[in-house]
Amino acid sequence: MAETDPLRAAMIEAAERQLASSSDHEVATRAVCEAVGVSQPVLYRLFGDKRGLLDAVADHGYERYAALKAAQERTGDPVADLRAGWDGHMAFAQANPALYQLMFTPRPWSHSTARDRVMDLLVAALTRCAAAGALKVEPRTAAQLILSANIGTALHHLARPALFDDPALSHRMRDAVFSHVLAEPPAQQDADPLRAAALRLRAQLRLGGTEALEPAETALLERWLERITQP
Amino acid sequence: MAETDPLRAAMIEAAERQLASSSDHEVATRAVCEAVGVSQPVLYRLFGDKRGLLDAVADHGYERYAALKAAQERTGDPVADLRAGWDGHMAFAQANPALYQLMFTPRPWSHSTARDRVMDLLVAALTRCAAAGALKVEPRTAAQLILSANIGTALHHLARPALFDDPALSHRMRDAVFSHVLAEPPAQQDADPLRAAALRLRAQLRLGGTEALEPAETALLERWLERITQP
DNA sequence: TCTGCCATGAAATCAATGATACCGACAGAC
DNA sequence: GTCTGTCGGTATCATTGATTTCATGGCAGA
Repeated sequence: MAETDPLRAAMIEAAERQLASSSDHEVATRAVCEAVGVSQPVLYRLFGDKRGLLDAVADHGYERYAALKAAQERTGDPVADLRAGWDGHMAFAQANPALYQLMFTPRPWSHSTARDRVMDLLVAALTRCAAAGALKVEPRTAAQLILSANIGTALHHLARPALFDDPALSHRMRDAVFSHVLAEPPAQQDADPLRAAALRLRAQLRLGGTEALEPAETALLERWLERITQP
Repeated sequence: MAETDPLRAAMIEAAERQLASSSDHEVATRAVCEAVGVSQPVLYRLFGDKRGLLDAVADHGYERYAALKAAQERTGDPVADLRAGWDGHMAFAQANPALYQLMFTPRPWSHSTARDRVMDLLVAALTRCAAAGALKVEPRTAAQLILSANIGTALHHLARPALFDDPALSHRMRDAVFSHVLAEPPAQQDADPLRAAALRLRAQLRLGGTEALEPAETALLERWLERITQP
């Protein structure tokens, strides 16, 4: 995962700098090469083509994003972490608008994994919530909802900063989605306590597994729990 | 509003066709000119530059969008219309992915009004809901929430169609945002009936105005209502 | 130590494309 | 009838993504 090629890293950073400073969110391969003092064929040998360079920039952006997440999470309350994660996402978008669009706006032919890895991070955070019994839908479903809403809100903020009475709108959206995804705060009697318990156990299993059962037994248990927690 | 210049209209349609069929969501000014049998300077006289052409394509996309909305709305239940509007938005995105991104993805230097006009359409639909007493926040606030979520969900669908267990995810998001924005379905006792009544009157005023008051009186009433409905 | 190979990178160049300068033609006004 | 201005075309420039071709230097093996 570490960047082993210093030249490659330098070109990625130069490209990101030019992306951030260019007025039209564009970057010229020539300018990137000149910035690091090499000629164009080097770029094409390292990245294949311009899309490859942009993919690398997006993936590098993910590293920054993940570092920011790692620095702020795990307060002990997974739901509080989740809320902080939403705000951190918004802050990242505002701090790196061009990079953010590169990472989260659909680009044809893009092979960047930034978006999926952000989703994985979110699924992990949600699985911790589920293990605490705080989730009322599948972590993957919740992740898609939250990420879509987060990206939509951030892009709206970038497109129309004037309309955006920050951060009230962001928090409204956050609360709307979270309340649809999180269980009621207190130990409110669940309509189906069996299903609730099954969901909880399933999340705990995914989180750490168990050594009390054989792998085959665990797999079968997984399938039973899946049937119990079916809508 | 009507397109009076047939040449201009032809170029916009050619550009939209090429945008939809191109694999990278790009369009070449030369190709557009050749498609309609004129030379490049014509394009630059009509649209200024390539961005002007793309803005015109986006605005033309809005016309199609508005026509779709006009064809489906007004069933008598403004809330049902709102739900149908969400689904119509998703369908438009799926049917015209490239055009959709052009319209709703932030583009530096864009002067297209498509996004704002879609927002206006949504505010109008929400004002009808407010007039029926079905809204618990300001129409403009609700519009920003709904549009952001709708765009975020649609872009997620375009970026990761495989993950998207359509239309369940879209409807989850819709319900989450709507339940945060709409009043409870039955005539549940409002916590602050005065404020509720004021909100309702305010929406009715905006919808149709009144001839019982002078314009200056109406303006003052507006400001009073604003103070009453303040958080 | 010499020799040949190959990885690396630079110069020059190609091709596509956004944008413009300049010219000609036709229509309507006076 | 001539003048003017709008409209469109030809030719051209400039930028930029991408490639071809050639030089260089280090390393393996004899």
